[in-house]
Amino acid sequence: MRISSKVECGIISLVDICIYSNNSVVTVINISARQNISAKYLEQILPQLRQADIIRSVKGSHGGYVLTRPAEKITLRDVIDALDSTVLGECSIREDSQIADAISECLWSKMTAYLQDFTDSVTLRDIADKLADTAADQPMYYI
Amino acid sequence: MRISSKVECGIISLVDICIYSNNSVVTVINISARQNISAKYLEQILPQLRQADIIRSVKGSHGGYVLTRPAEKITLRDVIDALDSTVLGECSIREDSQIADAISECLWSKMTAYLQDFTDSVTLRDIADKLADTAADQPMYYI
DNA sequence: CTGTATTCCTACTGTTTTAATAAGTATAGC
DNA sequence: GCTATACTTATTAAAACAGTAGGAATACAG
Repeated sequence: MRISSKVECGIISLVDICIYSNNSVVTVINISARQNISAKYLEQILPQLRQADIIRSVKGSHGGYVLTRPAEKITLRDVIDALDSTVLGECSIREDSQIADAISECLWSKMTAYLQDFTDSVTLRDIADKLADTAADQPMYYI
Repeated sequence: MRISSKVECGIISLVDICIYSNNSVVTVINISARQNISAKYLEQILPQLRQADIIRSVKGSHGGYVLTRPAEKITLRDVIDALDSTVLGECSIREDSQIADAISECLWSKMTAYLQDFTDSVTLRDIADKLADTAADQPMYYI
């Protein structure tokens, strides 16, 4: 399925914040450098996540972002809805069409409902854990 | 989820052909009139469905379209793939990102797999049947 | 109280995708 | 040969997307 760059970058940013905030905030510059995403682009995405109450910002020098709640309480649905309401929303376009209505009932509604449920069941913690597993498979070597 | 007008019009056209082909072919003009879709637009969509071996065309006067096989053998996945390969395809954009890989594994891959399976399980017959049910609920009155 | 590091806001721009239209060609029945 | 149809290719207008730019607001440090 087609996912916008904005949604993908948004999720990546949140996972980055989750991993790298050790009792302190994470800045746009940090995320940008680590994840190779334009800082100006992030400056457009992160405020949307703040408005959706997924992250909290600290302004001024030594400012940055932190998650508003534990990673296991932030679902991917929260994030996707905040950044692109069309992904999990309705989809039929034609009106006044009985056939379109039938397609909607047999197909789109069920697909949308599944996507909503599924994204509700996956949290930022799941992504972070998967990442830790992968890292364990490819261990770092120290000199 | 976002579905293109092309996919929706394509499915509507096929259901129309399924319903209205009584041992004969259905023309673009017929579909256009019944479904309120521009004939010129349909002329762009139907050839794609023919190339995907979902419908067969008869050229010349008295020409038109018919399904290549029974409606219960045409899945919605066949149709969606024929008209828009991005709907059921891969979705991650960022490369060289461990986090993007983890998101893909935890989220996109599973979602895509579900959508493929589900659309594989729904056929044109299902839509046509649902339509017949709805019509029965709202009976026509004859004078 | 000034400098600096940061978030925040709004607008802009170039590219791609989408939706639809247009014009004309090819085919086959009558 | 006329007509009704499918077929092909090109074009256009609008919208969405991805990313950029400039500067305002904020708060900490010295």
